[in-house]
Amino acid sequence: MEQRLPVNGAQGDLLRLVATGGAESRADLARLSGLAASSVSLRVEELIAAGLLSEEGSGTSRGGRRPRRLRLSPTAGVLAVADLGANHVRLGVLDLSGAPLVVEERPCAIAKGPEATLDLVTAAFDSLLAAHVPGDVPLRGVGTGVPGPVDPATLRVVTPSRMPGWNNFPVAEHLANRYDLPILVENDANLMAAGEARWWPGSRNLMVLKAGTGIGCGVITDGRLHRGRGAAGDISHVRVLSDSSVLCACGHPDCLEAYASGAALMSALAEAGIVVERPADIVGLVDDAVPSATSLVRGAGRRIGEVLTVLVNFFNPDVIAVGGSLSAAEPLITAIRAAVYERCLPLATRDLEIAPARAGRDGALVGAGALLLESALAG
Amino acid sequence: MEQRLPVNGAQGDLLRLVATGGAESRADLARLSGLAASSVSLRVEELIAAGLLSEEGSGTSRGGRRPRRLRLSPTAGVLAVADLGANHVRLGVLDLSGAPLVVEERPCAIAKGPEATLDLVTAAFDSLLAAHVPGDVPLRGVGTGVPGPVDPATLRVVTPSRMPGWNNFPVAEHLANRYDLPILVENDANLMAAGEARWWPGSRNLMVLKAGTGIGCGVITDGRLHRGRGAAGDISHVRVLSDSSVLCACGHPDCLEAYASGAALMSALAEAGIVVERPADIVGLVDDAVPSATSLVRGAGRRIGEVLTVLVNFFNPDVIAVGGSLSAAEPLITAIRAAVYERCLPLATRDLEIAPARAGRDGALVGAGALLLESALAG
DNA sequence: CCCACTTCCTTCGATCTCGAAGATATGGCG
DNA sequence: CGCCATATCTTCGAGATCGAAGGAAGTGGG
Repeated sequence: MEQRLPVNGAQGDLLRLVATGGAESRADLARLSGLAASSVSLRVEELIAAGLLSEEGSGTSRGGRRPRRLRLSPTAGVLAVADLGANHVRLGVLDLSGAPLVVEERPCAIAKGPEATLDLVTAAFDSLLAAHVPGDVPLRGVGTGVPGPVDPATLRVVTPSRMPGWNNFPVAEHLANRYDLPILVENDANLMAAGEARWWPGSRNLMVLKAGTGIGCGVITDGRLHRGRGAAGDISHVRVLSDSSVLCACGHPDCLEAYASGAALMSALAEAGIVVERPADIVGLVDDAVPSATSLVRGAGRRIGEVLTVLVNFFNPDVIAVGGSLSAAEPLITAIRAAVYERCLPLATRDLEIAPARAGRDGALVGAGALLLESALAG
Repeated sequence: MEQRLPVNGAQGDLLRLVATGGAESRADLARLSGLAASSVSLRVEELIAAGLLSEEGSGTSRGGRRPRRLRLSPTAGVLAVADLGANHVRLGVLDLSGAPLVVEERPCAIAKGPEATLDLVTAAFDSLLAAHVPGDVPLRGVGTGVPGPVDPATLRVVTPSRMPGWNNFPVAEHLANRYDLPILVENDANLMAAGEARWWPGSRNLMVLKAGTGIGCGVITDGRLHRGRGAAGDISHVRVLSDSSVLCACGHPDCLEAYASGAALMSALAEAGIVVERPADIVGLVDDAVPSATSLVRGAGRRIGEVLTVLVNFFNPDVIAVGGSLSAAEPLITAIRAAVYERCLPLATRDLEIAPARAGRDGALVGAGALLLESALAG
């Protein structure tokens, strides 16, 4: 069995509250955990003795004695996380709170297959850890995001569309052979959703849309990642209304992905004589007010928005956060908003916020950290 | 504050486990609750002393000493629940486990407005309780389902389409004036989902479709009812693909409801010269192999199935249970299955079960009982 | 400056919960 | 029928948790 953090249940709750930024003092912990103040003090002493928490000066008074501020100890440990894309991998070392200590991006063709890719990732982890983490700070967990569906029961990649050689590959087991630690393997959009959730603390139900080369979606219900049977959140193969008929790689006509994904926009632009390398380049064209690019992006947003109308009525989220490399294109989110507000029930949209993702480029890495912390704390 | 059951947290967990049928003995309780066997025995003694549990003979041996079977005490209390429909109300008295002690249906036009309707309901409750419940058995909660959206924050009906005079009416407050007890007001499809959930104990994520006069849908995520902001589960105003264009009462064209609801089928049949009184009558026509009825029902199923494809990919449920008065028409569910399996991702459908609802006609009442038990146990 | 008031945190005895050990009851097997 | 394996339930001391009380450290108002 992999090594978890040396904490019992109550200690874990407290550590989680400090790590996720909910609590900064013993008094905060008592309020948020529901435990008695005396019990909190006892557990905190133990956590400090174990080197997981440390006291660091005092906070600001709220009208009485100043609290003694609690922080994760710098030596509590780190997490190594990666987010695999089609052509690049983003790697990071986080502290247990999920805050990135160092992040880098390396070229990495996922099509080279799982073994080569994962070897590159673990080698990169090793060099990052050696260069940026003191020897007395332990590694507490390892995780990676993949651009395809992951079976939550086996942590294998299943029927991915753009990952030749990965189908049914036991990613988690492969990593577990190198690290005797909690291992996380998760779909990239789901990681993004988990990361984004921290930025919307008042919202229990989120949809996080990832608009990049493909179209992904992660779902947070009641504050927790919704996995379903492993495929939850897929919206790219939904049928959209269309005059003409385009066949998608999945074998069905008129999938959303065939009209509104970054890949689809790139080929549409190519037909118009404009060749770009990556979906992110489309944002530049839109910023430069290239009419065909703007029009295409707006059309993609409208189509995505039409699909979202169904889901908004059904799922009734508090927030739709739009991320991914295309999300920086202003017309995309505007068109999504227009479609959703026009077609959805007033009751479903009255408090709905449709906004750019707040977590930034490292959202998926932060999400991996958040989920790994749970694994490391779970009994 | 309304009176709750006189139990503390641990006692409540144990009582819930017995009430929902998960546990029948102290040993079961110890296994399922995670508490120590000794603690379970203590709490059970208290619950028996309080008259909430009773010991009733012994169960079957599993290779050792026979367990002493635990049951809800017959004097533990009852719940009064109702399910308002357009023209009828279904009323019942349940024990705390949600098992119906008596159920009856009365004509009741919801269009007469909230005060008249609720007065009828409370009068019916009073007579049912007087006739079927001994005086020493206390009423522990009151709940009703309504055929429209309910704001979970205020327990008011909001923007209902077929309930004139009900908009923003404080249903819960009105009932609370008569009963100093936990009060439940919930959408009827949501109640059906809560009731159905008990019949699929291994499934954490369910969609429950109610095909009757309208089309409703209740969602269970991770075993709990998903309310969103109050409108969750609405699928009746999703746009469907169509050659012609039909305007829905909501003001948008081509809503699912305008094609596939019982009301829509009835008016389509009327145009074909076949006049029926209630959606349930359509089932009889289908059973008698009236071609136009069968064809219409099959078309409705296909349209519903097409909408469900989007939701299955997104939500990835374990089960879609189909209930409501139309669900007895075999072609409906067959057509739904065909559409979903044809268009959804294999990953999303590989373990998906699409089946008739198991809870039967009293599903909504049982669901109300399940939710009321939670309210009565919650701190 | 003094004093009332708030907040933070710890001390301490009462209470709750746990786990090990034992008492009780049963089925299976020779 | 007697014995053992198994399961159920209770007893009891050890340890965890709690709430009340109080000490510590600040704020703010006369």
